[in-house]
Amino acid sequence: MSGLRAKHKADRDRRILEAAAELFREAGYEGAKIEAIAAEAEVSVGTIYNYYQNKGDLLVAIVSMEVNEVLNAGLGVVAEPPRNVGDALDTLIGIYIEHSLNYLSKEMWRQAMAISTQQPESPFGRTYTALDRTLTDQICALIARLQEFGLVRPDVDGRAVGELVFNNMNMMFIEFVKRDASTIVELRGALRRQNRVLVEAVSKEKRVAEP
Amino acid sequence: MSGLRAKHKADRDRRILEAAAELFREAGYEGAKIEAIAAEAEVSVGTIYNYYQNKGDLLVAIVSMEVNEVLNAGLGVVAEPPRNVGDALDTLIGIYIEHSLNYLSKEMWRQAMAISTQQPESPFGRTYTALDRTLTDQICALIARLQEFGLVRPDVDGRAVGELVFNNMNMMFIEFVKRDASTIVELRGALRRQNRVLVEAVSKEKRVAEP
DNA sequence: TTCCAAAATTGAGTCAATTCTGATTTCGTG
DNA sequence: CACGAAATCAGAATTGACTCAATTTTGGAA
Repeated sequence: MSGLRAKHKADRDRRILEAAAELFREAGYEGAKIEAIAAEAEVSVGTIYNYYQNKGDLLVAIVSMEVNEVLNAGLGVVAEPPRNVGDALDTLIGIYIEHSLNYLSKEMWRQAMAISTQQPESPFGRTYTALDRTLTDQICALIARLQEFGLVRPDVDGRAVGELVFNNMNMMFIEFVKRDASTIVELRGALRRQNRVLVEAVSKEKRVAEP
Repeated sequence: MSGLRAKHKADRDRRILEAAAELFREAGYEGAKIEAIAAEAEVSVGTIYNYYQNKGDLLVAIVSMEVNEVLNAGLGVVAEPPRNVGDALDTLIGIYIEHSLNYLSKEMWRQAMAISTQQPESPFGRTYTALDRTLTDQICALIARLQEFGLVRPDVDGRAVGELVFNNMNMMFIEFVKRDASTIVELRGALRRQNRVLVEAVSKEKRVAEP
């Protein structure tokens, strides 16, 4: 057995993560020095690098927790969506966006996104890309669900719609975190406006007749 | 007047930029050391920092040149687009994408994008965001033009469509540069498929009747 | 209990970007 | 031509992420 060893490992891991989260929040990503995180976690610098490949990995671990929470909340909407395409999309997107700043500041998001593009092959990068993928899948699942309910025309390419919605949302979210001044309310308004075009295109009742 | 002084300044600037472009291409962004760029440009390290705030700024300047070229090429398409919504979009997007790797490697794109998210307030970041904005505007202009020709229904929100198209394209482009294995052909194919949904929604002849 | 190989931790050292310094050069102007 | 402001120079100092050889700890076998 290696019960004790595993427990110590988990303890240290948790301490490191907590220290990192705290310092990232207080001092920002750049401002949080590895030495400071190590000191806070009562661990040496080397140990941190034993657990995480680099500073970015630490951040990703935190982002992951946040996104997984959001994904989980989204499950409910997919299972029982509002019976209207526009509202359904708005509700799901609302969950994503409203929760986005719970644990992460805009600056942390910026860093996380930047690192994931910069190092797509690092553990961080892979994790982040996988999360994006899962979010896309969830939106696609919602579209499919709406098709089941007969709210979305059966002949539309649901996958394409889901990807469009996610990619647009993600890009708008990036712009949102890039500007400190922009607000969640503005972001959601802009997304609603953009999505309206799509909603009208795929909603069943809006069409006069099938080709 | 300060003719000579300005000329020398421009000369130095050009030398720095050329040196940076060459070394970025040869050694990659990380591999290109500032000292090496300074040596190649026959300038001191301090002078580089006199012209550019940081290494990233150098890269952005290069990206700018590339994007401006692409924007210029796009003007022609907007002025005289194919008389079919799908083809028009495909042609404009084709210009953007086919030229994208002329001077910049995927790695350089990754760095540039990462830096622009990381430091949205730096000169680099601002420039990059402005370029994105201009690209969006160009796509919107194309949509508007197609509306003039009666190819796009006059009641659709052209701005929203343009933004959707650009944001989706940009996000797909990010994924494209993140994966070394993915090809331009694949990217264009995926974009065509995604855009088809939109094209059908906004094209005039597809609608049976107005509400 | 004692001892060992493997696993984990340590922290001083390396590397490269960025900043800083004080001296020197360069134009434009009076 | 001489002067001064602005740029440039060379390179030393700083900073902070990351590495790695040496040391310590651990779990279990004898």
